[in-house]
Amino acid sequence: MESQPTSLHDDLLGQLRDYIVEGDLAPGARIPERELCEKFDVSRTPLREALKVLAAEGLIELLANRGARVRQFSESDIRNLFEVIAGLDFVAGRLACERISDEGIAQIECIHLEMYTHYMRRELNDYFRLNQQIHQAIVDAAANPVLSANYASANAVIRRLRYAANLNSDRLGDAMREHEAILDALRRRAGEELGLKMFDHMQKKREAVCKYLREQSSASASAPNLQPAD
Amino acid sequence: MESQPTSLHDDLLGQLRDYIVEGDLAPGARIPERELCEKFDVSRTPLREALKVLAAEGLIELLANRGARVRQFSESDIRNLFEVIAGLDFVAGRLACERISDEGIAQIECIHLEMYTHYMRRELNDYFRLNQQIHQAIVDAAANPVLSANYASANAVIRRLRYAANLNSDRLGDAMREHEAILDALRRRAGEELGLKMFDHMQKKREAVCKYLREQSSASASAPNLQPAD
DNA sequence: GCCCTGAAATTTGCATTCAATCGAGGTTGA
DNA sequence: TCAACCTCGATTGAATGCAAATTTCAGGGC
Repeated sequence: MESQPTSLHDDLLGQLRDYIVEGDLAPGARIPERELCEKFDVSRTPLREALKVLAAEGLIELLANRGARVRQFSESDIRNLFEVIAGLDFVAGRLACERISDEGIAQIECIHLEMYTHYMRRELNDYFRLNQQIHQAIVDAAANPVLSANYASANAVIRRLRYAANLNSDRLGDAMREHEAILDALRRRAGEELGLKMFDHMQKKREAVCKYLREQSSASASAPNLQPAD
Repeated sequence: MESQPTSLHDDLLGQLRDYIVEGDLAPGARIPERELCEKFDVSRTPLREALKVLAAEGLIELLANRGARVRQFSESDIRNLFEVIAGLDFVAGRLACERISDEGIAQIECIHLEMYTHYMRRELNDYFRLNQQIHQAIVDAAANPVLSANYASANAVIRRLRYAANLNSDRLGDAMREHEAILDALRRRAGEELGLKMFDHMQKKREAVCKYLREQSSASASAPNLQPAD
């Protein structure tokens, strides 16, 4: 929803966001300002401005007088996020049906076919990359920058989790079938139907992810990404 | 979605947000830092941190080296925002049906009745205040802090517009009927139906608001809130 | 051996200071 | 007269400095 002048602040903000989303840091880890300052070669003032923004986005948390930590997500945090994303997917689906061009549909079908190939070959990295592309393409087809921004922001938090490659293959098969139904509705430009299908798709994904995270957290005492339930 | 320690930064942020949302400033007006500093009695450092956050929320815009301006909204900005809000309403409705208590439903019915009284008496301020309360109550009933936060953020931008009291009474009558249907679905805990009703309700509100803003902007050469279309 | 107390050292929060950019007004030349 | 240019004040962007809070760690008591 923004303007052109790519200020130094925006650059730093983007770099920092990537750095956090990239996921090398342990959740809950302290992030000393000093360290980031030399890492990104800026003084504390612009860095702190960027940290405040990231905290508002929910990627980190700022404890008063105790600095920035990578945010820890409880299972309910993740459920909440997926619910919001599902709502955005619902609008995206409805609006995309009204606004997408025939070429746009064709492109998404291409991505879907490619994704299917990777699914058959069990090439999970590519599978998830293209999965992300399809959802992004539908959201973008809604031609609503505010929607895209909200979607991206919620997704950034989710992406940090790196659960994707560990979903079981039952879920992947179901997901492929759901995607085909989604594409079918998109082809027919059945907005309400598509919105509902995308919503349900995301709700199911939510369940699968939460189930996976729960299993993992009970398996390993110190779960890599999930905080003990609150 | 946040923690307890109410730091000075959060206070300032809240005050500033209220100050912008309150709407005394003309859209597009410059906001010199110095002025805000003495108004809120802080130095520029924490003020600038808060401004960055507000800019990320979309309430103001920061032009490089030219400071903060109250954001101007084009008609499409407003349409976009309402679409996102509609999506959030859709989730809220569905989840509220699953999670709201019987007492919660009773409370909302009370608000609705009170609102109906104000509608009959054409007491618009109270009408809109209670309207806001009902939507907020349903969103809160979804018991999803992330959802509530996103909803509040999008709403803050809309609330700045102060269009509400100017909608014509046809629309208000329709809105009351829609609200009754919404309450009916909530009573029956018909989640999918409620979600769709709330979504459509918000879409219709969007059309009414955009129509009003368009008329106003063609009536007065310098529209108070709307930027000439892009 | 463990826990509590307290002081030093780090780290954060904010104020102040310095540098760079923008904008206004005036000057000069066509 | 008008337009382009230039200079100077004002405002923003970023760096540094200082005080307060916190964390760490050493010593003493149990």
